[in-house]
Amino acid sequence: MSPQTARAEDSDKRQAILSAALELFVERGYYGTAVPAVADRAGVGAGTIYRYFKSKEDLVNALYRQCKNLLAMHVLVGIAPQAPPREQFHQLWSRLADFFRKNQQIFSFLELHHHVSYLDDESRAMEQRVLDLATSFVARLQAAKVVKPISADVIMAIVYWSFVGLGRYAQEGRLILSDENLAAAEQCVWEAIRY
Amino acid sequence: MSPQTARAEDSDKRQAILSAALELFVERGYYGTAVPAVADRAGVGAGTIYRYFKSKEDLVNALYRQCKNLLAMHVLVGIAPQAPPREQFHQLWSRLADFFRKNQQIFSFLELHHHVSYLDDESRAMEQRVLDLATSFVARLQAAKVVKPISADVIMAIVYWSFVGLGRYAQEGRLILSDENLAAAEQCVWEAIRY
DNA sequence: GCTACCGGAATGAATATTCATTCCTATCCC
DNA sequence: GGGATAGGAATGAATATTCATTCCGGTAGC
Repeated sequence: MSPQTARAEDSDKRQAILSAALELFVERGYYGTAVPAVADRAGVGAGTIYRYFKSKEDLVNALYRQCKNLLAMHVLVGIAPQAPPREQFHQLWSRLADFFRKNQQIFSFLELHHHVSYLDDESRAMEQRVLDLATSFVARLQAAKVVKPISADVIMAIVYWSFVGLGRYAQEGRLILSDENLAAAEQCVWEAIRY
Repeated sequence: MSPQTARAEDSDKRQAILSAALELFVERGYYGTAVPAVADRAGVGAGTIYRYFKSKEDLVNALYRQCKNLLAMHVLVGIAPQAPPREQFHQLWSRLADFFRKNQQIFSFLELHHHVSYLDDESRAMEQRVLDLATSFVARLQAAKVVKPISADVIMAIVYWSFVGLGRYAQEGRLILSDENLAAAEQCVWEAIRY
């Protein structure tokens, strides 16, 4: 058995609770999900949740931060900065697609729900950091004159939310996120932003 | 007083309830909003709501359909089909922006919340009709070889959800939906989809 | 005064959270 | 090693709150 088995952050139960909460929040939203239902799906007693999280709100914030961090790490960290710009964009797009395929629930929890009314300061701060990271990525490409010299936030909205829209339509069954569709969309979005 | 004052569809109280529900659903979502809170904000008794709507679910569906219809009418109906394609696209984009400016709450109710768990068949059918209308608009431009010959749903996701992203960032205060930003985004998105 | 509508307290179901109890495991004494 | 024991972890029934919906007494228009 590993030492310090009791570190709260990676306890099995804690993670089981987070996973169960993710599933249910995706299906019915935060307010639509009862805490005992989370406990049931996680296979723990209702009281156990409160050993790991101060409250339902604390739980949703912990989940939000874990998911946001996972997405940011997966998509933004480690894109080769010396690669040709088009290739950097391709990497970005592929990572988004890859993350979506592997973590549909996380993606839809993060982007298809409105979280403003229960996110705490720490969660908002983390969101800010992630957006700042993305902004600096865009700014670098703009400085190299390969992306249009308009507001970086406009660029980000177009790139990221185009993808969110694709993901949403895919989840609704309106389209298939095939390689073909993904490649076509990638080329469209690239043409949207290139200088 | 107008004849047939009792027609349910356009009673003042009914509309007050719908408006109050819109505000609260935008702030806290459907499950996060208590029916008596809607009554308070509408300035009516809690019981009165049930004179106009069978249930909370009936209320949210009526609201959804009214909003979706308003958006579709405002954005899609009456774009001059004989105008040059770039001009048609400009009209579409301007109408989106105009609708957003005048009806931020409606826009954010429709697009920033996850409605799947409580929408009824009629609401889903209306959504389908609106999407079909949009698809046929895209298909017409594709047939004229002015828009890329890829899946119409991919085109729609890029155009519409880019705008949704802009709206969201604007609401979060990350950017201002100035004429300048709107025009820049419009040009980007046009370049994304043009053949 | 009669009718139609309205308000908002009342109701019962559902919910988040607590807490008394049980269970498990690691330690210690023999 | 084995049995006793302590202490943290887990439980789920109980509690206090909140909610959707109902219902009945009031009231405005005729």
